[in-house]
Amino acid sequence: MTTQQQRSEETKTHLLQAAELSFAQQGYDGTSVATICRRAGVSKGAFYHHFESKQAVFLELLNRWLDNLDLQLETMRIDTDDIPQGLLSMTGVVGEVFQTAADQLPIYLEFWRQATHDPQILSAMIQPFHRYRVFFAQMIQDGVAEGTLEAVNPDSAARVIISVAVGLLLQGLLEPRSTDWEALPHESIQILLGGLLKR
Amino acid sequence: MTTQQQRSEETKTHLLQAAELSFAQQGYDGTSVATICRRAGVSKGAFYHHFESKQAVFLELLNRWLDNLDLQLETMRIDTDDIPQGLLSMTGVVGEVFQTAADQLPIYLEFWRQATHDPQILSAMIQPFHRYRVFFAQMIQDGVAEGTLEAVNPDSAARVIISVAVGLLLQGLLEPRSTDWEALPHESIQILLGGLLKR
Amino acid sequence: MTTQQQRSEETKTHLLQAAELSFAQQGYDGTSVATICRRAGVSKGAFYHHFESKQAVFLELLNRWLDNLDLQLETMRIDTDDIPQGLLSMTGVVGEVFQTAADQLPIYLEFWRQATHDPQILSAMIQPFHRYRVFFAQMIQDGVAEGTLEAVNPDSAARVIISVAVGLLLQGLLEPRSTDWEALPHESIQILLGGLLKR
Amino acid sequence: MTTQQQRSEETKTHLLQAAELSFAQQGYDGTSVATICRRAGVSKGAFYHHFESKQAVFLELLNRWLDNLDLQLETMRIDTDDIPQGLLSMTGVVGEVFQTAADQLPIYLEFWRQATHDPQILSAMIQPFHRYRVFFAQMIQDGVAEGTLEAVNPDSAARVIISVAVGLLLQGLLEPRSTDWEALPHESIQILLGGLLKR
DNA sequence: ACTATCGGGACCGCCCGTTAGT
DNA sequence: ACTAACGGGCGGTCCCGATAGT
Repeated sequence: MTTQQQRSEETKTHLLQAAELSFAQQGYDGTSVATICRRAGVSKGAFYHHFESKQAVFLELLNRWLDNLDLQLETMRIDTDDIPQGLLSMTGVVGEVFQTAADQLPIYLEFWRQATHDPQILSAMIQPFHRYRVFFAQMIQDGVAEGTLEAVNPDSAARVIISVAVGLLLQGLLEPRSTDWEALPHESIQILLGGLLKR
Repeated sequence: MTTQQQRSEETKTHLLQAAELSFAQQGYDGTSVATICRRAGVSKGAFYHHFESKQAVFLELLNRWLDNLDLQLETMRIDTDDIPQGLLSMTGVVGEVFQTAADQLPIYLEFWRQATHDPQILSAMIQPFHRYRVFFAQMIQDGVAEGTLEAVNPDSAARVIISVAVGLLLQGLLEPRSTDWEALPHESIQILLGGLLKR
Repeated sequence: MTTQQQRSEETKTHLLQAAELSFAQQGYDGTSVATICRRAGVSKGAFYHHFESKQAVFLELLNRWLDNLDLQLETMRIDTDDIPQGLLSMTGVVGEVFQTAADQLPIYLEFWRQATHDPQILSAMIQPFHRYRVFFAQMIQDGVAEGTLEAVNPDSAARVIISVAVGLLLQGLLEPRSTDWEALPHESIQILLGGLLKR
Repeated sequence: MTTQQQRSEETKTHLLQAAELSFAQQGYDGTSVATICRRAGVSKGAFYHHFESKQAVFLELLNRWLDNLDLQLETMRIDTDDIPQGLLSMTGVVGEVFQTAADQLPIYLEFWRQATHDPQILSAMIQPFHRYRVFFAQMIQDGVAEGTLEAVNPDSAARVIISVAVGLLLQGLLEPRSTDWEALPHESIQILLGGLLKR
């Protein structure tokens, strides 16, 4: 029963988890490979057996996160007969993330930051973001078609939705305890849906 | 007279500019003191004559940026008799920033990132953000009072506005050339004002 | 039958060839065991199954080269009734080597270098060199006896002959394409035979 | 009194001497920067202040050696009215080197070896060697003109002379105590001058 | 016979900050 | 006010070899 292979994957998982935590807590540059290894309880030899470089772990973490995002989007897409309702239901997921993975949140900032310096990471991030924009733009368009949404520019509206998500996340990073970050996404989307202007 | 003092001031300015550019291009950790000095055309001794440490330059840059933020906020506050119009006019400033200081933009990410690790920087950043939230919340409230805005939660709405600003900025960092980043803020606020739901 | 043994032998040969090439191209220290294995298309376990250490492969390559040297010496010894003619005919072999194994030539430098640091390799190299010196000294002595050569010190003359061979090889290593390295040995021995002084 | 500058150059000299000895004794790859620093009694900071890299020290040592060679050649060139006598008198210098700098000799092997791997070192070595060839070829030509030397191909003869020098040096490296390496160069050139063939 | 996994260690390069000196 | 020289130390990468497993 492939005890070998199992242990190998366990080691890799430990390394990835250790890296994720360290990156989140101390940042990419503030985390040394030695620290990751210590945290994972393995040697540097093991590290460089599983990953080509420190950057490679980072990229793998990024890709896993992006894959996960895609997965969540896919599951959401299913039952969205009423577009506005669909948008609102998505916010529940975001809220959960804030609570569940509060420790790992700062790593997203790392992703973004590294993307502005490292072309490889940049291209890895741009593509999924493009997909999200297309995804939301499609939702908007569907909403317009079914008559529940205003005839806004779908692409711009998609950007606004993403902006709200990203912006809330960043604000949450600065003051994790200043508000009810679980409810805020829902409320924000409601505001966005209803608009600020008095009808 | 005091040519001495002038030269000294110039050196400090050169160092600050060099640091700002380097931080923006290569990040805080990716920038070495030696690099900053090389860029400023002075020796390391000069650097440590003007600043206590690498962190000190960073903090000074942060403070200058925050001071500037407050300044901008003050100038905006002036003529806002029509709240919705006031919000829209502000977007012009944001658009300009995108164009004028496109090179320095990534340094905001640095600020944000360091804030999550360094309490000193965190507290330095939180305060102005508070002011911004209060400022926008007040605007919303005024708008509600004057009857031009819906009766939304002012604080949440303020967060949404800031989210849109921050979120657009971050997206602009990833793809500086994918859209007209000067016009997008205006369009986004318009969407936010009008809402997505069909009336 | 013994297909097992055959495969094993093939693996070892592949490793030796890979090592020889790598040592020649990147030097002993510049070559990692991993590189050799990659080149041979096997794993590191296979390497350490066939050889005790990296040094062991090196020693084996050295011994094979030395064995080959002795072999060549033996074949040369055959028909040397006319000593000067014999010396000249030998140069053909040297010229061939330059052409045939041009890629492997730098490994001789490795042998020499390691010999100055490793007593084991030193003693392995000194012995055949002794044999070469004795061989050439004997030739000189025979030539003097048969009246074709001047009455020079046979041992010194042998050293000179070897020096010319080694010296040409080293020069050839630096500039493989600057001269006709196949013809030069012949010409050099002719000069050595005839002398520089005007008779 | 520039105590500062003096100490700086002393430090650099110490580093160069330490490097030369270490390279000679343990080879280029076998010598760590830390070892050099320890030997020179300075820190790594000092090392990398004076040299860009480990390779840079090596290159500087090489260049100094080559410069020195050129210098010696130049001083020899002066009083060579009788070419054969001039050649013979040069051997004295070679003999001295064998004795004086016996410890540093293996570094020449390092030079040569690195030259086959590193293009920068290669080109640094080829040029002076070219000069030596031209120098000796000129001597031969002069000798032919003045009627003291045979009408041999000057370039080939120059290569032979260099070969003898290099070849003897290499043999001396293997067996420092097997012969009188001070007298051998002289004797070798005499053999080369007189030739082996019975007149 | 051969592989995959892993341990422990070393090395180069760099970096931050200090100090002696000008 | 500013320079050059330097100390001490860390960080990523790689490397040799051993071991467990197939």
